[in-house]
Amino acid sequence: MTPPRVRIAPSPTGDPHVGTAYIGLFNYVFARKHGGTFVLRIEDTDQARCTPGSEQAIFEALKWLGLNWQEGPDCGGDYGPYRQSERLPIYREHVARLLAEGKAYRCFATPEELAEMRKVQREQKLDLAYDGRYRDYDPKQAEQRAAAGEPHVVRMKVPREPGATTTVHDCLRGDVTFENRLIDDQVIMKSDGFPTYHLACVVDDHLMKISHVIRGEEWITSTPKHVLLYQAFGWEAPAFYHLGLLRNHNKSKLSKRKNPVSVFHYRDLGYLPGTFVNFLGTLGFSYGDDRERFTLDEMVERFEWSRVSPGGPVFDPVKLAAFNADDIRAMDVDTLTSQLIAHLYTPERLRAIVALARERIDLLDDFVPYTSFFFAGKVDYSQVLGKMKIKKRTRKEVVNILKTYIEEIERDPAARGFTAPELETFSRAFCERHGWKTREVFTLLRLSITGRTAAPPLFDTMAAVGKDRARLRLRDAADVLRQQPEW
RNA sequence: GGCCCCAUGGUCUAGCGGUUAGGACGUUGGCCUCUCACGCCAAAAUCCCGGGUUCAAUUCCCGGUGGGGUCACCA
Repeated sequence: MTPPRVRIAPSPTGDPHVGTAYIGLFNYVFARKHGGTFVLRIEDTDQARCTPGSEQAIFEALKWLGLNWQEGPDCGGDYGPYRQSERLPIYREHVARLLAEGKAYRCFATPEELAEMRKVQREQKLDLAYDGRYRDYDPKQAEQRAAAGEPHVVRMKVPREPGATTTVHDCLRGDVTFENRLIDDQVIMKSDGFPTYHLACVVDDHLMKISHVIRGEEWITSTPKHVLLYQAFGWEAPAFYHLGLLRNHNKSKLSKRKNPVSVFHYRDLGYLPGTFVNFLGTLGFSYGDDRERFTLDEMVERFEWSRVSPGGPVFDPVKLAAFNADDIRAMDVDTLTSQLIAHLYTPERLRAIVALARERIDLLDDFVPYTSFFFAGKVDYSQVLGKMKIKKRTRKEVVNILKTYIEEIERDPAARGFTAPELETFSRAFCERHGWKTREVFTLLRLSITGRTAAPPLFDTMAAVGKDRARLRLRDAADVLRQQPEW
């Protein structure tokens, strides 16, 4: 086989996701197995959702796991740029070509108009779909309106011959056929001039000579649109492999509601990177020989698509922890000692904690017990549960305010850095917004984060505890409270 | 709801027509042991259901059921 070119194409919209690592792993392993190339492309075409710093975070997460790429925005390559926001002229050129050939058309329907259309369709219990209201609009007139600066999108013109179908060959699942009448005239260029995923992905995969598209099952229903785009351009489509989606315990798609999904959570709480990739590798792939512990190199050596199953596996953190425990036991004491020092006692982190502890310890020996909660994963709430009963607030209200806090702090870009000033600004605004006294919320935060009534200043403490550990505890505290009897 | 994907213990999986259905996590019981942990041993599966095909189906085909995904100017 000629050396494959594969890619991972994450969106820099938040913390690096476990699912990205999972798909990245399979791409990486497949490329290496066949001496191919693993490309990293950043899909930052949604200006509203991209957050600063998350591109860097993706680099960090993949490197931590050892999933190294040969071409990407940081290291370049022959097919760059590797950031979609830097490829806008390329997309415009390709859209212009489709427009000129009548394979796409401009649509002037406003978002409100389309929302109204869907509302009517819903009421009449029709299929939700774009009704093609601009599909046959006079191109000359459309060009005039566009030239005059009227906002609009560009849609692909899906072939509508009666009975027409589009077949996607999935190498893991076989042929999957879709009726064209059920495929929307998808928007390929948004009114802000940015391409949508569908267009950008097809154009880039072609131009970057991607031979195998290995991605999550969530994409399988949009693959016919991609196939149609390849046909419209007259290009050969790559081979498609849709892997099952990682699931929560209730089988729904892995989500932060139910599980920590940031790769950094696992890194910062002391999971070993080799263990983590090994665990991801056991989901969907099987080594055979009743063996499930293997290194990345061993997985590469053994990898074959016939060893990959298409079902969506449940991501079980308990089993992951058991793997980690095994690997810790297997380390000699010296290695483990240095790993522990590197993980817990980095000079910067230790210094930050010492600064907070100095005025509160009398003997050097007081340090460890006083600061234990900075290092633990979860903390014990049994001693402080009573203190979480905020006067005039029901248990449910307390649980909800904690949950809301978690949700909002994850979403707020201003709190991304998780520094003390950011946290304070965010938290004060949060109290204001929800009509809670700072005293009430700050108490809850302190108890949840530290498991104690007395601790160093809250926001410095939160910052030193770290984002993922803090999030874990807030969620855990909310869970513990939820299971308490009403007060 | 339409379309699409998937289906071996609670979970991850081995199996590729004939097996006492194997391993791992978890659970339960036991052993080891100054405690705990580790370690060791053991227990638990209508192979989703119903039809076919076949001398023979967990394995192949069809239908059902169940679960999931997707139906945006998000990816």
